[in-house]
Order: sequence, then C-alpha cells, then structure tokens
Amino acid sequence: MPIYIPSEGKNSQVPTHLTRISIPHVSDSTDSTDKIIKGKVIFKGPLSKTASDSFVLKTVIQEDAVSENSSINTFLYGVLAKDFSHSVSLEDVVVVSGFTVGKSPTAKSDKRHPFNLLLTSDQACIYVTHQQPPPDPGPSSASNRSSSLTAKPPKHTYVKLSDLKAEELVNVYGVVVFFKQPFKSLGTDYCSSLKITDQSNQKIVCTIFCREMDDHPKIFQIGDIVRLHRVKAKWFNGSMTLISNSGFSVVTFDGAVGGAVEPRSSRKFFSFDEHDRRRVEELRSWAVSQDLCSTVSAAVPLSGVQPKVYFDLTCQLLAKAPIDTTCMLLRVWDGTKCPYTQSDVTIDPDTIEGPASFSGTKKSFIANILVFDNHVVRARQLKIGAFLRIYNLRAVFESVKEPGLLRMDTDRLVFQLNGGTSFGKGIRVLPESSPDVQKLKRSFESFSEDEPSDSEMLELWSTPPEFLNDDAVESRSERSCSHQIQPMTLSQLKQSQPKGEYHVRAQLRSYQPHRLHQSLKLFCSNCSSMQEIPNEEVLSGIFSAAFQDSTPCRHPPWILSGRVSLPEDLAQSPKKSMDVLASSRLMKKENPKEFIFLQGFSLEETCMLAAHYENIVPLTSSGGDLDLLDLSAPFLFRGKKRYYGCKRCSEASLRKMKAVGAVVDEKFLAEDLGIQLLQYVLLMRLKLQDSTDTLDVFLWKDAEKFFGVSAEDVSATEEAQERVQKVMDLLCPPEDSRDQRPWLDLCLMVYAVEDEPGQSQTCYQIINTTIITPSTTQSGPD
DNA sequence: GGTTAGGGTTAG
Repeated sequence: MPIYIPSEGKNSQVPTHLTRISIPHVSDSTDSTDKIIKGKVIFKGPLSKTASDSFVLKTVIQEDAVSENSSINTFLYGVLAKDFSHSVSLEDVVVVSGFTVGKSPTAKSDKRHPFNLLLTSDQACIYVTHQQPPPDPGPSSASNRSSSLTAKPPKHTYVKLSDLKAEELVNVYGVVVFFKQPFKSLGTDYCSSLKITDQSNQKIVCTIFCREMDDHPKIFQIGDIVRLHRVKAKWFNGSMTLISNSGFSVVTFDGAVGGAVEPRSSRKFFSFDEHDRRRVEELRSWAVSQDLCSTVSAAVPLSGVQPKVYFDLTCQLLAKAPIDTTCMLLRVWDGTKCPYTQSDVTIDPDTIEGPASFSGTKKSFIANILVFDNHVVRARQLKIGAFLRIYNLRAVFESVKEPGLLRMDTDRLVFQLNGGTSFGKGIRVLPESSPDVQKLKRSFESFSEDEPSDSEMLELWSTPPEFLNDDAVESRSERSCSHQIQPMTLSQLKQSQPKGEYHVRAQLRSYQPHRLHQSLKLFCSNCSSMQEIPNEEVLSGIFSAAFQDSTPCRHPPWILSGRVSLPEDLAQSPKKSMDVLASSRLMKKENPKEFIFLQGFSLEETCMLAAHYENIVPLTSSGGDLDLLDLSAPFLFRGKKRYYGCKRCSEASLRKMKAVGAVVDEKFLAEDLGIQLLQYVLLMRLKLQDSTDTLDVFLWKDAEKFFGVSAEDVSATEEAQERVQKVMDLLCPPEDSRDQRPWLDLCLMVYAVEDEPGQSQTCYQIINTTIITPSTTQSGPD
C-alpha cells in the first residue's frame, strides 16, 4: 500500500533513514533517493479517470504559508490517486517519498513553485497525519459523484487516439497541441487544421471542413481541449488522420486545470453532461503533467517582444487603416510598453477607422501591426475595440531604401503578420468572457487611472458613453425633425436595421471634397443624375467655338437686332460695340436691359455683360438657324449666376420659345425653351466619429439646411462660399485636435442603394440638421 | 452530395 494512514491518535511511521527536503529547495536537480517532502494539503482536486481506466488527481501541499515557493503542485497517478482521494482531506499533513520532479508549466499563472511533484503508484509513498476525521462520503464527495455517473451511462462513446482505425467514423476527445484558425479553402468551405493528443500519447492531425466559420473549433490557445463528433479516421502519408464527416460538430474547452468547464460551441443545443466535465478535467490534469501546454508561452506581452522572434499577442484593436490591397495597419495595445522604438507608419488620416492619433504617452503603448495578404480580409471585418489574439506575429526592424543607398535596417521596430497560415498565423477575436480579455481590461483600468485626463482610451474599451443624454456637452447643431428618438452610438447604428431615421451624437473627423467648390454639383430632378459643373476652360472653348461660326443665319421673326456700345469695363475687348438680339416678346419698354440674346461673344465678354443685363441667353448659329448653345454651357446668365439644362432630359430649341408670361426667371425661361433645368446642390461625404466607431455619411438633400445657405448662392457669391468654409472649419478645425471638435446632434437617414441588381448597400445621409455658428444669425436658403 | 487540405515562416 503506498498510502500509510495511522490509526487514530498516532502519527504515521515514516522510516527514519529518510531525510527531509524543504519545499522551496525542490528543483529538477533534486535527487529524491531517500528523501521526503512534508506539507499540509491546501488543495485537493477531483479524482479523474483517464482513458486507460487509470486515475489522476491534483493536490497542492504547502510547507508554511509565509516563505516563497512553499506551495507545490503535486500530481498523483493510478491507485495512489484513488486512495488519496478517499482517505486524505484538506489540512492533513502528508509526507511523500519516491517522487519525481517536473517543471511546473503553470508557475507563472498560479504563482506557485516553479516545479511540481509527480507521484506514481509503483514508486511513491505517502504518509498521512490526519488533522480531521476521515471524510464522510456525503453528497458532494468524489465517491458519490462516481456512483451518480454509473447511474447515467454516457451518451456518446469516445475512441482513444491510439485506437483509431482507417475509415471508421468516431468521436474523440483531445488536447490541442497545434492549430490553425479557419482559412478559406479552394472548395466551398473554410478549413481548420489542428493536431490533438490524449493520454495514449498519439498525436493526430485533424482537418475540419465547415462552410460556416462559427462551426469551426473555437480554439484560442494550445492546451485547449476539443471534443470532436463524427470525424472519420483516414490513413494519409503514413499517419492516421481525422477528417470531419457529415454531421460533424465540435465543442471546445479551455485547458486550464481548475478553471470552469465552459463549452464553446456555435450550437444552441449540444450534449454536455457530467461525463464530459470529467473527461475535460482528466485531460487537463494529464496535459499539465505532460508539460503539453508549455508552448502557450508563445503568448508574449508587448513589453516582452524580441526582434525576429515569432509570438502570439493578446491585445485590443484601437484603430485600423488600409495601406494597400495586400496590407492593412492595425493599431493595438495590451497595456504594456514595447521597449523598442516603433516605426512611424504614416497613413492618410481620412482612411483611419478609430482615433487618428494618440497623445504622447498613449502613443508609446501602441503597436503598429502590418497584416498582409490573406489576413487583410479578416482584418477588414474587425471592429474597433475588439479584443484579439494574433498568432505567430513577428517584430522586425524596419528596413529603408534611400535612393542611391543600399537597403538598411533602422532601429525602429514594426510588427508583421506575414501572409499564409503556416505555424497557425492568423487573427482571432476573443470573447469578452475570456480570462485573457478580463486580464487586459484590468490592466487598461490601472492605465486610465494613471492618466484620467485622457478619455480617449477609456472610451474605447468601455461601453457606450454616458453623455448621450447629457446636455452638459454642448452641441453645435440643432435638429429640426419632428420625431423624438433617443440618440444611439455609431456602432449601434451600424448594427441596426437599415432604413429609417435615427439620431446620433458625433464629431466630424474629416470630409470630402476638401476643396469646397468641388462639392457643388448639378442635379437633374427628372432623371436624378448628378453632374459636375463644367470648368471655365471647357466653357470658354464652347463659347469660342460658337462665335467662330459667323455665317449669317435665319432669325425667328420675333427677334430684334440692335447694336449697342460696349460698356467701359470691356474696353480691352477688340470690339467697341456689339450686336445684340432681343425678343419682341420679352422686351419691356420700361426695362430694356432686362433680357437680351447674345451671339458671337466670348465667355469672358458674356460675363462682363452679365453685370449690365439682367438676363443673358447666349446663342449660336446652327445649320443656318439661330439656336441655343450646346447644353454643356449655361443657357442663362443672371448676374453672377449661371443656369444649366440637363442634356439628357431637355429638348431645347429657340424656336419653341413662346415667352408667355410676364416674369423672366430661370424656371420660366427653361420651360419656355424646352429645357429641363438643373438644380445646384451641395454634395459632401463626411466621416463622423464617436467613442464607439466611425461612420461615412452623405450630406446632400438637406445640405442647404445644414449650412444655412443655398447651393445656388454658393455657386455665385463669395459670402455664401465663406459661410460653408466657416462651418466646415468650425466642425473640423484644421489643427488635428479632437477635443476642439464640437459635438453634433444629428438626424440621419439610413437607406439602401442598389449599385448593381441585387447588390444593395446601406447609405447614411444627414437630414433635418442645422449647424449653429457662434456669431451669425441663421439665414435659411431662399 | 462531393470538394476543399494534408501544420513547419520570403518580404512587404
């Protein structure tokens, strides 16, 4: 019997030739011959049954509570484990001999002794001194648990990895010793590749095909435990392998001994009972004794990175930006500081998702990770604020090539996730519940306490801000919509149902076009087309082409010809006087300057004359008849304003002109000439940001309301142009200071646009919103 | 319903 239990009131008879070693002095060089270790049982794990019908049990013994490394993890196997489970209680003092010493892979996490003790039935002896009466097999005791197990037979049978036979369809349990995140195969499915092992010590490669990413094993690290149902054993390249079969399913568990046994599965319903819990605990204990999980140390914080060494990083995503089609920048942090200088990855601020910049101190905690090729697709899907594990990442010194110089390495470090999936390279989003995420969050907490002034980081990992209903933060805008709806965050909006009107509170991060005159467009309300305003050179060309054709042409009978001298400001023009045409139908004796036609004038001359005549319609000769210019040019000049017609929707002709009606305005004239009048509009794309996300929105339908100015005025007057510029400068100050950007209460319209048949895209547009500028009184459009 | 992949690192 390897366990010696004394009769009541006596101590165990420990052989006197054995010498005692103090627990803190145990190391892997300790020779256990004729040695004993004494300690109090401070933890006793459940008795676990192994696949080979053997037992394993973990216990922790402690010499005294004060000194360092005084408590040591101890693993018992076989009958010894079983007997220990039944006869030893917490607080009992034990003396062990015949032990072997192994490295403790959990020393870092459990802060216990760097080595552990392994006790097998054939070598070890345990001498026990009871502090309490032996345990009464009550409802929670191990023996009772095992009897409840026998009452309910297991639902599924699991095959040992050493017992696989080719072409057999089986269920297996295994500890993950290698894994790749699912990657797109050339077929219809995603493919996961993993290698698992169990107490039989067989290592089996598994290949899993599933169409849905979510149905793949949710493996976060080596040491995780998987339960595979309906996998087929196949002989390939001299080894047994497992391949997912139809009806395949997987449940994944964390591998940490003593941790909660929480199944990770995509399915709502899956079998999971006490047998499964047992099996997971057995595998955990076995794996930890085998040192299988020591490779978990591939996980390194930023403070521990070594150049050129591959490692796994657990971090939070703060910002991201596309570099090109094969590369994406991820800005992440883990609350620790990388000791190397980081490379400055320069990017266009307009392309960044998440904060564009970070303050000095924060900046030093952020790592720039370039992800390449196949990983770009996954990186695009990542949400700002997500917790990630990036596998097989590497830090390298940035290399530069100056013209005329050889390529050389700098002393600045850049992180890379190279293309491909070898060595499990990939990115995984960790769930909030993950212990690693909890750990990260805690480290960020202490970080933000250090520097409470900077809310930037805090906002990113905390849930939506409280200020949503807080009137203390002044808004620079006013909504004029009638509905009363609670504002939502940008991230909530992005996740919400498309179509409808929503309220958000956000800041403007950037806008396009930066040259505001480029935001002015022409819109046809008939065919809904949006057109650019032709530039001066194009117009000038149309006019000079028109006046080069000086062949005499027929005039409609109602046209009156006349000659007037040129105004003084046209003195430089070679012409001293000009031929003008008027309409007998429109000519008014009391205001002869109200309306003229012009033929044979340059654009410049036409503009000059526009200062003296209220309405000018340029004409040209076309096929021997007097007619309107090509509709690429304005059909009407009114002061500084120019009016255009839609080429597609107009059937313009001077001959159509009836001139019925008294008032000359652009609408009247357009209708009279058969022209579909184009409307001036302002069209901008704004990038909004709040603490949760960024969002690209259009400003168009209600742009005039937004700026408090009409688009037509913007086309003609500097005052209106300045107004637009002033609003944009206010919302988005040229200096890159996020704090100075005012918050805006906005009403957004969400709608779907069909680019191609069946390809619909969700668009956002600011509506019903007016910007309040500090000194101006609001002047609405027209 | 069959197919995919079949661990092991270019550099950017």
